[in-house]
Amino acid sequence: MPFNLRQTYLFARLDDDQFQQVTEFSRTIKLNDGQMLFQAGDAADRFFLVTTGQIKLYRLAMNGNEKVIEIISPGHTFAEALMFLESPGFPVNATAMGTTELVTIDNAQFLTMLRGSVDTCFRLMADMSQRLKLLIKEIDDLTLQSATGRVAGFLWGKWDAVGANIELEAPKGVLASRLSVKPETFSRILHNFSEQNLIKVKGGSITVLDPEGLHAHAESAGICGGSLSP
Amino acid sequence: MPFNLRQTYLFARLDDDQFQQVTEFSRTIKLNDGQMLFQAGDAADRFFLVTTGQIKLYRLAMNGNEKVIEIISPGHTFAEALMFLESPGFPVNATAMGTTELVTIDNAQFLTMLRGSVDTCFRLMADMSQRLKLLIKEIDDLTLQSATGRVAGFLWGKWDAVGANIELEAPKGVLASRLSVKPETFSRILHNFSEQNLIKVKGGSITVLDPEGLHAHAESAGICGGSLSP
DNA sequence: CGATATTTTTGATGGTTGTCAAAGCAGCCA
DNA sequence: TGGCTGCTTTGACAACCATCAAAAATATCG
Repeated sequence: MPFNLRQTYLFARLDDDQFQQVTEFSRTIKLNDGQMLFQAGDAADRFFLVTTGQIKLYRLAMNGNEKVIEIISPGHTFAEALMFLESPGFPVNATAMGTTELVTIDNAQFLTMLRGSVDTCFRLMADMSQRLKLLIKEIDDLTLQSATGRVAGFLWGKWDAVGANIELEAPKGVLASRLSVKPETFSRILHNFSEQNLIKVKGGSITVLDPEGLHAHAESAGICGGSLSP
Repeated sequence: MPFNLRQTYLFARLDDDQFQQVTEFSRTIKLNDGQMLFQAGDAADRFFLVTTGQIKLYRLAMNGNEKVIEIISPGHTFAEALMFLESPGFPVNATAMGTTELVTIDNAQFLTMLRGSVDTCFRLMADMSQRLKLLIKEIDDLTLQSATGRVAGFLWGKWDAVGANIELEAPKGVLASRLSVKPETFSRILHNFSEQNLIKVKGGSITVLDPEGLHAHAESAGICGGSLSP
């Protein structure tokens, strides 16, 4: 196994016997760049853990417009929340970005095992809770924030997490969609920030020169009445 | 107790002893119209069940702009997902719409009890999963759909649920915010639909005349690649 | 290394929606 | 009933961002 399942939050609290079961009913899949894993609406009878590469989760409008919901990196699971629904269909499309390897786990089998580990249930619920909070934050950004504000907030968040030198994790077009901005607009906003000497852009590398300035642009980077982060 | 706790999904699967505990550590609260229950950021050490009235969950931008995330009606719980987080602060503000009564339940006590009921854990996870899906749908609407499309989709959904005669559950301004549209724009869109003989508006009552026409306006009311609803 | 494809940038333009302002209509309580 | 307050509507206008189109830069592949 190319990745240590055991250290993933979902499996960390299982006892050895339970973990043994998981490894028995898990399989690995390998996808090429751009290859589709599943489509929105497909029957969701299993969930996934990315071991290498990235998975792009996105939705499509009728006109072909694409909105990237999330980019899943190695070590993270996705679609596991669906196993508790009656007749689960994936709510998003999923394709590989770059050569990607995943572990897939059967819902039914995992659920049976899960009944034996309340600890893991609690872990799962904590994770889902976190996601709910993040989605609410995202809705907040979409409605209470301008496109410029979202990009500024994104860059500021990156700066906060990894420092002044940011390597974009995905092509700009994909990031733009993630931020719900058209590629052209994304480009222009980056250009503006450059002119204001807030950042320096060189291909997929961005250097943050003035974090405070960025933060000022992300108008409501915090919420009124208290902080969002725990 | 003015409302049957027992039939709520969270408590339905508890055994009598467990349910007895819940009733022991639950309290009731009464709020007047417009009264605030909690602010975003407040320590979240309990969750709630609405018995009468309504609770408006919303977020505020610095400029005072308000985005309604959800309107909670009697019989529904909220903020219960937060109890699994480390240091939970409410991610939204909550105020009463109309005279409102709630049952409040202590997180810590409920969690202790919850460890004894895997069934209820599963119920909870199913519910959270459902909410995740709805939030994704909402993000979808916000990004892939125009304001007109959102209003059309909202009306069509109502028609689908309650028939041609719709009584708006809240003041138009609040609904507008729920749909992420300014009150003025909401008014104009309703006006347009009236002129096209899709609906008839009389105060807070709307009659749907042409559901198909509405559906056509809600451009991507379904998602590409499959249906969202279970 | 050169040729093609893809991604990104830049420019010009227009539409949808937000903003500001004022008028019209409720509901509410003395 | 009358006058108050708050909600809804209507109008004029501006801004932001999407769209279309094409050039520039970057990546891909033989």
